[in-house]
Amino acid sequence: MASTPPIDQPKERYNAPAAEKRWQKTWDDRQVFLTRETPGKPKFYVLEMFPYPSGRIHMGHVRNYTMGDVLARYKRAKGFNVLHPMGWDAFGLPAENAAVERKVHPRKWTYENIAAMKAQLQSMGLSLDWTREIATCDPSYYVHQQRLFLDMMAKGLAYRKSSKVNWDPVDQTVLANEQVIDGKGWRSGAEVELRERLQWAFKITGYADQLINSLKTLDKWPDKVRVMQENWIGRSEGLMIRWALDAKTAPKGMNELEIFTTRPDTLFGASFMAVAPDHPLAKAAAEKNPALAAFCDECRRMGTAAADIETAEKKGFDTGIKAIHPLDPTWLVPVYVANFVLMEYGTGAIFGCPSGDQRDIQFARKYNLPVIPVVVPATEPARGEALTKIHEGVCFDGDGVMINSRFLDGLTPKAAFDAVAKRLEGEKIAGQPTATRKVNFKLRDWGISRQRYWGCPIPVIHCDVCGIVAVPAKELPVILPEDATFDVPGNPLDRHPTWKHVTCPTCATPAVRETDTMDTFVDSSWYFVRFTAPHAKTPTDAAASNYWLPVDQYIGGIEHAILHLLYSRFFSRAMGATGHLQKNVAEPFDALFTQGMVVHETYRRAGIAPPQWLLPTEVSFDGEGETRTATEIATGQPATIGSIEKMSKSKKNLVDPDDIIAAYGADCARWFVLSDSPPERDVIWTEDGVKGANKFIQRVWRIVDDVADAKGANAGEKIPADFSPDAVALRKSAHKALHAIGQNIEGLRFNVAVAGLYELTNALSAALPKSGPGLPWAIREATEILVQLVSPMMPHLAEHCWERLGYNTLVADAPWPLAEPALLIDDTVTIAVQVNGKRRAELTVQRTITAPELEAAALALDVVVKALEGKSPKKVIVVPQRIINVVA
RNA sequence: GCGGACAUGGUGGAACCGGUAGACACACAAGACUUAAAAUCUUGAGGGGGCAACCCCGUGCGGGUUCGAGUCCCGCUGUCCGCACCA
Repeated sequence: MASTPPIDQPKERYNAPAAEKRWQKTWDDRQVFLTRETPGKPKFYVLEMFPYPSGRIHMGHVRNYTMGDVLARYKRAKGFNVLHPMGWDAFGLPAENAAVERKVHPRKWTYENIAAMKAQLQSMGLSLDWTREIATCDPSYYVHQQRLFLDMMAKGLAYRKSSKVNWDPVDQTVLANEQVIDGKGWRSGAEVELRERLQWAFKITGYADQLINSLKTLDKWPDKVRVMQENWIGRSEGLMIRWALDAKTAPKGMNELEIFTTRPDTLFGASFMAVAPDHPLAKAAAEKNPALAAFCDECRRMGTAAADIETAEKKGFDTGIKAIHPLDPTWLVPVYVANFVLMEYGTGAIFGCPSGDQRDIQFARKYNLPVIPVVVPATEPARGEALTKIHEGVCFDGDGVMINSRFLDGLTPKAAFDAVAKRLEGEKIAGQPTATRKVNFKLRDWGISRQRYWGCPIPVIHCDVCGIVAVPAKELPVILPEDATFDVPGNPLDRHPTWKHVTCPTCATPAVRETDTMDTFVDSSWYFVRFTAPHAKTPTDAAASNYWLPVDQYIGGIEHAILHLLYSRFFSRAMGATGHLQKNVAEPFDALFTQGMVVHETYRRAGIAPPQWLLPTEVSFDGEGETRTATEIATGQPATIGSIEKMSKSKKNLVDPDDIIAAYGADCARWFVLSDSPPERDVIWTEDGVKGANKFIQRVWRIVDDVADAKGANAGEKIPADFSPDAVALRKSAHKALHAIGQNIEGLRFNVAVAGLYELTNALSAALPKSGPGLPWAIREATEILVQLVSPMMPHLAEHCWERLGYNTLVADAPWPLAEPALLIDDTVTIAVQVNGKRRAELTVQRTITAPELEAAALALDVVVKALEGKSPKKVIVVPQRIINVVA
C-alpha cells in the first residue's frame, strides 16, 4: 500500500527539460504523430492559424498551439484519424524590410526564421505531422496558387480593373479595404492615399449574397465574428430610382440622376438631392462653376482618417440643378454636391429626407431646406413628442405610420415602401422603368496587386499584340528571380533588368511579365486545403480533400475575424467553381474558436517621460497588493508598475517561451496557459502562476512515484471483489473526473478541465495514507486515469509517469479510458431544504427516494416545523435530486 | 453615432436546462517539519453579528417575472471590442 516517503529520504524531483527532450525524440523515432487514414475510424481535422516566420515564437503562439494540441491529442486517443499540420505564412513585408535593413536576402532571412521557429515549436512537444509542413514562399506551394489564379481568371473570378486604390506611401504598395484600419495602413500605420491604378482583383462581390447568407449555418463560430462579417458585407435592400432632371437647369446631355435608397417610403419628405464630389453630374456642373470646382477639390483633399470623418462638418454646395420628384412632376428638388456622399457606394447620389435621418436634418437646417415629417409614431403622446423633436432638429427613424405623404398616408413604412416600389416600377422615364428593386453591398472586390518582391508572382504576361496572356501551364511556376535588389524603394521586380522581359506565349513578340505579386492573404486563403495533400502534383487531391475537409476545429486570433476568414470562405467557393474542390466545402471551417491574448504587467523607469520600458526580468519586487513596489535590478532605482497589456516588443512586457521551457519545461508553459482564464479571454502571465503550474507538475510526479513503489498495485491487476467506502469514493472521483474532463476538452473549456484535474489530484492525495479493502487497486486505477487525463495537456510528464507506472507503451498511443456509468451516479444525494425560497437545512437521502417521502422528511425537520408555526404549508415544490421548497 | 460582448471574494475564475453562489487555483494567515531558509504537509478565510449552534446581508445599479434569479425580462451605469458619413 502507498505511503508518503520519510522526510529524510527526499524523492527525486521531476526533471522536465531532460525528460521532455527524451520523449520528443521517442515520439519522433516512432513516428507517433504521422497522419493516418485508418479505414473505419472517423476523421478530425484540427488546425491552428499558421504563423508568420518572424524569427521567434511568442506566448500567443504557445497558447494557440497548446489549445489545438490538447484537442488533437484527445481526439487521437478517442480513436479519430487526426490531421494536425503546421506550416508557414512565409511571404510578407518584414522579409523585405530585413533585406533593406540588414542586406540579407528575403528568402534566406525567411528560411532561417522558419528553422529557428520550427525548433521552438518542436520543443513544445506538439503532436504535429511535420511531413506535411508547407511554406507559402516555396515554389512547390505557390506554383499551385498560380494555377488557381489562372483558373480563376478563366472563370472571370480574377480580373484587372482600373480603380481607386488605397496607396500606402511608406510600404509603397496597394492595400485592400480590409487592410486599411482607421485610414491607415494595417502594417505601416501610414496615412493611406487614394490613387487611380490598374490592378488585379478577385470577384468576391459575386459571392456577397452567399457569404452573408451562409453565415447563419456557422453555428460553431463565435457570434461576434459572424456579426462582424455580416456588417462588413453590409447587405441592404432598397430601390434604384431614376429622377429626371429639369432641362432648364441641368448640364447639357445630362437628363437624369439615379439614386439608391432603402427608404423610398419617405419620398414625400424629400427636400434635397446630394451627389458625391466625383459624381459625373458634379464634374459637369463644376466645369462652368469655379466655386463649385473649388468645393469639390476641397472635399477630395479631406482625409479618410476616422478622426477627420468624425469632426468634419457636413457641407454642401447648391449646383442650381433641379431634379423632378418622381411622384410629382411639378415638384422640383435642388441638387447639392455634398462632402459626405461616397462615390463608391450605391450610385454616388442620394435623396435627403431630413425628418427621418439625423445627418439629413442637420444638412437641411444648415441650408434652410424644408423639413417635412413623413413617419411618426402611430399613437399619442409619442407622436407629439416626435413632432416636437423633429421641429428641434432631432429626426425620427423608428417605426410608425405615414403622414404628409398623399397616397401613402396611414400606411406603415413597410407597406409604403412596397406601394412606392409598385408605382415607380410601372412608370417610365425614356422608356425605362423609373425604379427597380436592388440589393446593395458594402463589400468591394478584393484587390490583390502588390508592388512587392516577396510574394507570389501573378502568372500573366502583357503583350502589346495579344493583351493579357496567361503563362502556359507547362511554364509554371513563375519563379521569383534570386538577384533582386532592395536598396531603393519601389518594386524590385519592376526594375529587374531581365526577369520581366519575355516573348509572348501566343504571338512570340516581345512582351513583359506582370510585376505585381499577390497579396499575402491569398497564400493563407487555401493553405488548409493544401495540408490535406501537401505533396500532390495538382493544387488539390480530390480524395484527400473530400476526406479531410472541412476543418473540424480552427483556432486563432480574433484579429482575423474579417480578413483571413472572409477571404478563405471566398476561396473555398472559388476553388469549387474552378473544379479544385469537389465536395461541397463552401464553408471551410466547421467550428471556429478565437482565443484571447497573453497579457502581462508593464514596467518603466519611474518619473521619466517618454516612458523607458523595462523587461520583466529587469525588475524585482517588494510588498504585495497596493503596496507592491518594483525596483530596477541593474541600477537599484525605483520602477513604476504599469497597466496589464498585450505582450509586445514596444512595451517590453515580454516573457520568452524559450526561457520558460528551459527553466520549467514546455509542460509547465502549456499547463499555465490552459489554467485559470477561459480560453476566449485574455490570460495574465505571472511568475506566481508559472510557479504554481510547476508545483502541480512535481505533485503529480510525486504521487505517481509513490504509487508505483507501493506493493500490490501493478499494471493490469485483477479487480478486487471488495471495496471499502474510501476505495469506492476514490473510484467515483476518478470516473467522474474522466467523464467531466472529456466533456470540458470537447467544449474547449480547458480552464475547467484543469480545475477538475486539481480536484482529482486532491482526492488521490487524500486517499494515499488510508488503507482498506480494494484501496490500493483504486489508487492505482485513479493514478492511471490521472496520468491519461493529464496527457493531452502535459504530454511529456504523462509519458514519464506512464513509464514509471510500469508501461513500456506510450500514453500517446493509449486509448482514452471509458468511464464506468455506475460510478458516475451517487447512491445518496444531498438536497437543500428551503422555506420561502431561503435555504434552511440539508437532507442527505437515498437517490431513489420518492417525492412524497422526501416531502414528509422535509416537513419533519425542526426548522421547517418551527417556520410553519403549526399551520400546513401553502405549497411544497419538490425537484427530485435537487431541492425542496416549502412555502409557508 | 451604429453593432456586439462583459460586470461574481484580495486576484484569475466556477456554477449543466432558473434549484445549496464562490468549485479549482493564485495571493494571504496560522501551524507542522527544519539551526534556518527553500521545498513539502495540515488548517483557515465573501462581508457583518454571536461563546456557540445559528442569524442577517451578498453576483455593477433600479425595477419585474417566479415557490425560487448570478442565470430570464425591462430600464440604467461602467468597461472592453468591432464598424464608422453605407443613403
